Amino acid sequence: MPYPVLVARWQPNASERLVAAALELFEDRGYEHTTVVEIAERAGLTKSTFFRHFQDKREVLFGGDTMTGLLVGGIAAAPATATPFEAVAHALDAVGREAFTPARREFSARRRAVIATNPELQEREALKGLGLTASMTDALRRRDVPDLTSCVAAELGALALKIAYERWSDTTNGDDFSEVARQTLRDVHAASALC
Amino acid sequence: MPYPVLVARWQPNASERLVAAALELFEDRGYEHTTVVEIAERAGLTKSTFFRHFQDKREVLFGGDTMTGLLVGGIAAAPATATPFEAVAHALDAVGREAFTPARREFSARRRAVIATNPELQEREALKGLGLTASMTDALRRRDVPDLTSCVAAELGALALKIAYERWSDTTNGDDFSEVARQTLRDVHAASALC
DNA sequence: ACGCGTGATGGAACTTGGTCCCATCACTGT
DNA sequence: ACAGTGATGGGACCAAGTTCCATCACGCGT
Repeated sequence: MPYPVLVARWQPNASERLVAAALELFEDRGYEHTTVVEIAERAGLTKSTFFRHFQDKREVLFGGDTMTGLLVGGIAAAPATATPFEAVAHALDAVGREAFTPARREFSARRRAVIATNPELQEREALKGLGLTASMTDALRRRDVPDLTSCVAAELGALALKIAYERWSDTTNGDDFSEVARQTLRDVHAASALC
Repeated sequence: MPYPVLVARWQPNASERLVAAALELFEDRGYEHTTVVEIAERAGLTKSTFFRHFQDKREVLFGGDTMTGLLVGGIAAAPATATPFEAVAHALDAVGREAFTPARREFSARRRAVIATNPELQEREALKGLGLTASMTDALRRRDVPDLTSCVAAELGALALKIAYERWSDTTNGDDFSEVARQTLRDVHAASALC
């Protein structure tokens, strides 16, 4: 044998294995009837290791936390002449390019279905949403947008992001997230004029 | 003694005593360094009884759940000619009349300060906010407001409610919640035109 | 007066999420 | 060879939350 089977000390991608195991178990038995020990076992790990990778049981579905950076960066990078909404659109584009890639669509849909079945997970999602809104608000303020305007634009941006995420993850046609998000943001903008 | 001291089997207002005890302990030691057993003991009760009155430790600060009904009722009761925003204003008025009365201002301020120190409590508050937004959205839809418009109006209404709650609970002048809310809603509306 | 159902409470046992701390052991560089 | 490093295993422990049963004042009917 030219290449002796050198078994690595540990299987790689522990976090990803934990996420996959958790998602499968949540789909099968439901979130609340799945213990952390079971998730860890299915991933070939232990409870200790689970909590070394994730702060708590919920977080296993909210780990890839690159969103904040992308949104803040996208808003900051928008041209100086852009309106608040245009800056937000710029940010959503970045998210579509870097985070919600086509390869992640199916995972996103499954994740969303699981979250929809459990209040604890919805609670965590709501908190993440608050964080994103706050970050976008700050990013807009740094463009010298007035406080309340920043707040409202961020809120509507977060709403558009949420709706776009639903539309995108539920659809099977190959629409890019960026396209969906741009259209959603336009829809939201139009709707806000009718209030 | 004309009135023999007939000690009632149980002290009355168990829930309210638990809320008061919890708020005091959270202020003193912080939410996470307070156990449910301690809250119950301070209220002269036990852990069992605590969980009979509240679903979980967080809920002790989110109990008086009359808001949803008030908002939905207020929106439904608005004149048929009212715009979505005017219907929401009508709802916020009802909240000021029935829930956020002057007598509750100080409690609200203390409660808000405690929530601000703890992510778990913020998570719960975020979830409650989602619920309120969803209820308002539905109430607007029932007025035949288009889906997305309902959604946006509810979102901005919830934002105004949140900001108004902060303004109102932080101020010492005797401003009525309804007044603060009306002004806040106008501010939000104006800001949304600048996005 | 007596007995009985009711309802809010007490209390104990148990599961699970989450923390802490220490042991293990392949890999790496000196 | 040898010591340090880093991801892991594992056990003790605490607090949240559930379940189930016991208690006991009150009111009501007989």
